[in-house]
Amino acid sequence: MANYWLMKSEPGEFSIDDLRARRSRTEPWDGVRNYQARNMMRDEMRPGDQAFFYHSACEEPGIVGIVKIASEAYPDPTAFDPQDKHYDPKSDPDDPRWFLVDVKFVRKLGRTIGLRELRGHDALADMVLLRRGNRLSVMPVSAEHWNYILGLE
DNA sequence: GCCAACGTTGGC
DNA sequence: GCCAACGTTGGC
Repeated sequence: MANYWLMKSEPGEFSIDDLRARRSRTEPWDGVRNYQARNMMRDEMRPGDQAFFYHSACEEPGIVGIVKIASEAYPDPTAFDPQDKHYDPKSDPDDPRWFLVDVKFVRKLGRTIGLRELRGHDALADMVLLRRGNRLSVMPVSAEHWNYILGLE
């Protein structure tokens, strides 16, 4: 059964519009350096799963679009590149520490569903995103929450 | 294994 | 820019 996710990106680094502008509309979700987030990408995501694209650390944090998981997990090449800002010398190409999946643009939402708005809905109170101190950049979303949020659009 | 110091995330 | 929350590191 397909699962649902939420993936954060700083729009100043990589936005939903950047993804849409790619010729393939597909991009490797690189640079994740958190073990929980890695484990979800590596062990639980499947091609065809859908995810909310979330803009963080910006003027209006919130859900801006939908993407589809477009590959199995594979080693994050940026971890091996000393020139890359996400370089991790402890990730051995023969025993990679960091993984990623490709994501493909599906659509932008008609409007941004802001973090503040999400917090206002009791039905969403136990979303991982809304938990105190949550810092995960990749997290699961229940089917109930997924459908509820789409209903807000 | 404990825990203080440090770095990062991300909302505000 | 501030700062709360949390993960990681490393000395012991």
